[in-house]
Amino acid sequence: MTDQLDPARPGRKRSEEARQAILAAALELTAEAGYARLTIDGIAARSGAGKQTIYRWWPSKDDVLLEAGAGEADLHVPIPDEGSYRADLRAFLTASFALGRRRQLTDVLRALMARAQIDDAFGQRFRTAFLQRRRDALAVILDRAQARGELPAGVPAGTIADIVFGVIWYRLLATGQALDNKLADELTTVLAGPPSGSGEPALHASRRKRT
Amino acid sequence: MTDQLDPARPGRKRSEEARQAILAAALELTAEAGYARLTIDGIAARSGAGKQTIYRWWPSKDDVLLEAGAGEADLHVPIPDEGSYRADLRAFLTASFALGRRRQLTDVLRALMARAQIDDAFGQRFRTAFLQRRRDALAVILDRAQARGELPAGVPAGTIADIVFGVIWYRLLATGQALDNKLADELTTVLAGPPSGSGEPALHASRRKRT
Amino acid sequence: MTDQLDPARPGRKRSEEARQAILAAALELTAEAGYARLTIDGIAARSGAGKQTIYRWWPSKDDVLLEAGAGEADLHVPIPDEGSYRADLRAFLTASFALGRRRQLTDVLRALMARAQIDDAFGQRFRTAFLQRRRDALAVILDRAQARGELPAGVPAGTIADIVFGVIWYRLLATGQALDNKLADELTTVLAGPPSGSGEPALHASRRKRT
Amino acid sequence: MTDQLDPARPGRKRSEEARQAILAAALELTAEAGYARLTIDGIAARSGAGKQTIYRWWPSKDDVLLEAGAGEADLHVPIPDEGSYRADLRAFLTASFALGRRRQLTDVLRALMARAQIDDAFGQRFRTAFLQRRRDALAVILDRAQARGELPAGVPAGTIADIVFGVIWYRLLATGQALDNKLADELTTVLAGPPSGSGEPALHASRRKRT
DNA sequence: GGCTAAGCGAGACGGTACGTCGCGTCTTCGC
DNA sequence: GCGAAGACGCGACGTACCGTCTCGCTTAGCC
Repeated sequence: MTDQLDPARPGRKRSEEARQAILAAALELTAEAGYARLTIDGIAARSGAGKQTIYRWWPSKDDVLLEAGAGEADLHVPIPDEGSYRADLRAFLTASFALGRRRQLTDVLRALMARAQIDDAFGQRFRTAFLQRRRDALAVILDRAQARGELPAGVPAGTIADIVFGVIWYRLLATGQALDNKLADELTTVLAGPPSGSGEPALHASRRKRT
Repeated sequence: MTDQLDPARPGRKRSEEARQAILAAALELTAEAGYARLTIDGIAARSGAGKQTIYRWWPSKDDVLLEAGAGEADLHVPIPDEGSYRADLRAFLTASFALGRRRQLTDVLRALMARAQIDDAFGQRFRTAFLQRRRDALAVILDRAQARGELPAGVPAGTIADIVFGVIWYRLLATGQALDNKLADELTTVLAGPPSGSGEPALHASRRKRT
Repeated sequence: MTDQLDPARPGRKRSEEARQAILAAALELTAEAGYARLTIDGIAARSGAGKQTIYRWWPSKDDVLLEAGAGEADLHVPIPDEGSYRADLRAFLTASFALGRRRQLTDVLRALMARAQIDDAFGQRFRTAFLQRRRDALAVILDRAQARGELPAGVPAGTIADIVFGVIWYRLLATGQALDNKLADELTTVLAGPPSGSGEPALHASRRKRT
Repeated sequence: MTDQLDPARPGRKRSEEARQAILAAALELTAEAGYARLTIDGIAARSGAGKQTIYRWWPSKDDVLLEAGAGEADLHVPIPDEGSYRADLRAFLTASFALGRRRQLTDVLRALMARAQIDDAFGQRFRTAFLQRRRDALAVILDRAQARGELPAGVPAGTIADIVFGVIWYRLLATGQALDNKLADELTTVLAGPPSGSGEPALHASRRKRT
């Protein structure tokens, strides 16, 4: 996220303490007052750092927030192997939705996604450092499913990812509706067919029923 | 969008000319330099209006842009009645995607969606004035399908809308991938089953094929 | 000192209230904490003005201080006509020295003279707006004396001015010694000969005494 | 100028090389860009020294400049003994004016005099290390003249020094007029009477002429 | 010859002030 | 009384230097 520096060069080393304080201050201030009132001055004051120290290591306050938020989000979505595409997908959705229910985190993510629209350079970094990682995680599941031949015909893996992340982000950004288990069930049904125990072997049973 | 005024009031009437010039200036400046460089001062200068005139009629520059952009977007997505849910959905997607391919328009929409995350009050207006209208349009199609019993089981109409708009917005905001006919086909397949002529009556053909 | 503007143009007029408050704040802060701690931010805060308002009308804080200080200094040195060069000069010195004993004023003048050395553009303005005016005042006296034929031979008026202002500024800047009546007497003696009532008709009596 | 250190203590010795490089860099940068753009960082970079090395040996950049400039100025004004006050004074003025015509040197001196107004502690050091030394030099001449009874009546030696240095500094700081031989003549005439070869034994010839 | 003390270049650190930009408000004048 | 022009108070920006503080490294006397 931040630059790698030649470790054998002279001069005082970067202060890990300051780094932590800055990241923490950014998260705290966003939680307390909202992204709209987050300022570099504020982060500096809260963290006890000088503004220059922030500018030295991050190109914008958004990147501070990205680094602060990324650590939190990264950890909590392991890639499960439950034995079937359906189960894997369900587990991925459950874990992702759990993150999506943490208000402080989603407030940060919404702000970052917003800034990614307005600041192109940051947008690039946000996509690489966050969005793509989440897609990569899902891709592992989808690749495995593909290898097993479990993926539905006519819908490439990329589009499945678009649907999964599309729904998550749309609810975060546009409707604010909760990411609950019901939605997870529905998405699983749409993307991997109805639960095996149901009398319905395929999605569009209702139509066929009528015939 | 803007206030209704008692038409029998004394004094000079609101200048329609100024309104048009302001909306046009907002769109032009966004197209030329991007939302990040859009300012009230800039709109005033470009349009020949005074800043006060803008503040008198719009609560923020975002609302100017919303009014400017909404007019454009509203018109082009009629609600078709093609006889079947599948065909209606396909038509809706095609029309929506066509809008989503107009770069100048999507740049404005991306900026508005971004601002909606950062400015809560504007977010409310944006959802009401834009996002909800698009959902309402789709809802007409979905209600009709529901009445005809064409909707897949296990997936409420609201979730279908989340998928449709989720994918559209996710591509606009996150990946920048084009909204093409292939995607329309795939989404239609996912949400309304495979094309009737395909010999594949249901989605999860591939799995059953293997059996 | 500050720009003349076309009085018939549209828009809000410059706030005389703000101008006064800014000038007063600059003087107060210099008196309280010294020029070294005078800042634009401080002037703005003390005066209740915005920084931009200061930058709009003065090119630097030094020019604020110059305008603030000039008003004070201008008034108090009238150009006397006492009937003789000697008496005129003595009166000029007395009045100038009186100013030079006002500590708050000389602190400002010393700071301005200092800044004139460091900032060339300001130096030009300081010379024109202040230093030259003082020379002009003395020039009136010297011209009158010249016309009367009272000026000593071999020393042009310009050099007399250099001596008068040189001594004043040197004491202010270099030694801090008081500008007292004794000095006024001595300078008058050097530049206009000994007092007429003295038994010494000319300056270099002592030398002739010894012969 | 710089601290005396116990010569018998352990540890690396002060680098004379660094000292020279720092003084040279300070002079060069002042000559090239002016005092206003002289910074500690700049001196360190130009000289290849670290900032700490500068702060270790000098309390401020002004003191660096003072030490750099003083060496140059000290040497060139020997105290002559020409046999008469008049001749001594003339020689002192000539030598001083010669220094005052070296632009690079006077730029430094003007900056130092300026800083002496703004930074009181440095002012003290500047007066002691530079201004007082020049007065002391002149004092030798004046004491000698006093002992010989050559000084004009009614004007103490201190005031003569004020006039001499006052005129020099005033021209440097305020008018920028050259310090030429004509001025030396005029000052000599004012302070020591007209040249002995002239028919005018005393200053105020013009007035007596008219009688 | 190893130890200890100080100086060295380098560069990150907490600060302060800078000068600018844009905001949203206000005042003035002309239509 | 609307609308342009534009000054106003305000707050944040990103930058420049300040003076201090580690770093890892020389360099020199002393045991």
